Amino acid sequence: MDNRERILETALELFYARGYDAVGVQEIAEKSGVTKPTLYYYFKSKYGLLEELLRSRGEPFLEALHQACVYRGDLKDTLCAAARTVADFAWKEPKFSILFVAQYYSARESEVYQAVRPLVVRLQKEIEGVFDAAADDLGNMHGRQRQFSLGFIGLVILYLIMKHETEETEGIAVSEQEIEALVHQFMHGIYS
Amino acid sequence: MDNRERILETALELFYARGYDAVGVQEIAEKSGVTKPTLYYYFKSKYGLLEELLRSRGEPFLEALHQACVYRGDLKDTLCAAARTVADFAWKEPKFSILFVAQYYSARESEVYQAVRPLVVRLQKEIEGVFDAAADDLGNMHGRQRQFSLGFIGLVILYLIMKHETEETEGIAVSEQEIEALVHQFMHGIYS
DNA sequence: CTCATTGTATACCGAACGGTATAAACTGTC
DNA sequence: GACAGTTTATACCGTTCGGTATACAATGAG
Repeated sequence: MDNRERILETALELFYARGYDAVGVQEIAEKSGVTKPTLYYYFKSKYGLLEELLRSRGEPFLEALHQACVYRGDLKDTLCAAARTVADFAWKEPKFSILFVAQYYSARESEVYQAVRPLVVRLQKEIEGVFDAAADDLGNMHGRQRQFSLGFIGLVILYLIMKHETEETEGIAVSEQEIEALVHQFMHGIYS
Repeated sequence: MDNRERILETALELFYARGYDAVGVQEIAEKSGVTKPTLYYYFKSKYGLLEELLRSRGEPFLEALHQACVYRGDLKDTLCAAARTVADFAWKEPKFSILFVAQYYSARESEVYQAVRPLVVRLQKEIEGVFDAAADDLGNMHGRQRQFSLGFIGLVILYLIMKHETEETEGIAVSEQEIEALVHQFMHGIYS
């Protein structure tokens, strides 16, 4: 692993554990086994490092989610596929996932929230797209697609956090049945 | 309003908007119309200010929640009462509520999380107590009270955030029907 | 009037912050 | 072996951070 990647990995570790603001550039560099100028050679600023971290880790996820969110004629199936993608990613990248959630819920005017903004927007667009495409199934949603997608995202996130809190293991494993139960619960709430 | 209260109010405002770490003591003092030594006269440190903010605002809420969580023979009723209490508080203290959520999901080793820890623990204890008391209704929960309570708390929080995102208004108003629908959805998921 | 307590302001501290100027090693190419 | 581009280290910058020593008003009690 080269220095650039090592810096990103260290930053993820530290941001995950203590948060962006509480971690100094100095410490990231030291724990990566490099000096500050090396860090600034690869990333133009501390904020740039965060952006690149979110971008590089988030891109594969959003790519996979985009595939999963192609509407295949059934809302439940599509939502299951989306949830499946999220769960898989959370299993592979637990620390990044938790970091993402923390920043998702952070203060709106903070740097950290500004940094996740692009990911959040794309994530919401994907899910909203599913509800738009499912208009025939669901009937008139009275423009509540946004509300539904926010709720769905929140529910999936909540489930992952719960898992992360409860499980002894490091990763977050979610079975197919759990995914289906989650989506079923969500849809039942919507239909009623 | 005296200086002490004004400092707390200003801190809440700023922490809510930009987060604890990103806000300096200097700014809190200036925006409160006092100088730094005055702030340190009332609170022994920046962290102490945060603790006092959480304590003073959180205490009334936990007190009300404790009343609501007295088991009255029916799980649904009790959960509705608890959700009602949360919703009422979120209506009265929207900024504090959002700040609480942000810190609830923040990095586990961060100062902010350490500071909300006491509130989180008491909140969870209250809800867990409901599920414990409802063992007769629910049957054997196989020690999943903790998981249920985490899920319930998360769901209520999620609902509030969703409201806060969606509504144009500042406060978060939740009708009785919405509360009941939320609890019903949660319990349906549990029973199935 | 005196005196202790509460409350506020001026001015300052050392440390840590994010960030950089400069230059020396490396690396592969010709 | 000279050269260009990449990568790293030393040493430093100005600023802001959380926090404080000191002194001066205000206040009410005796």
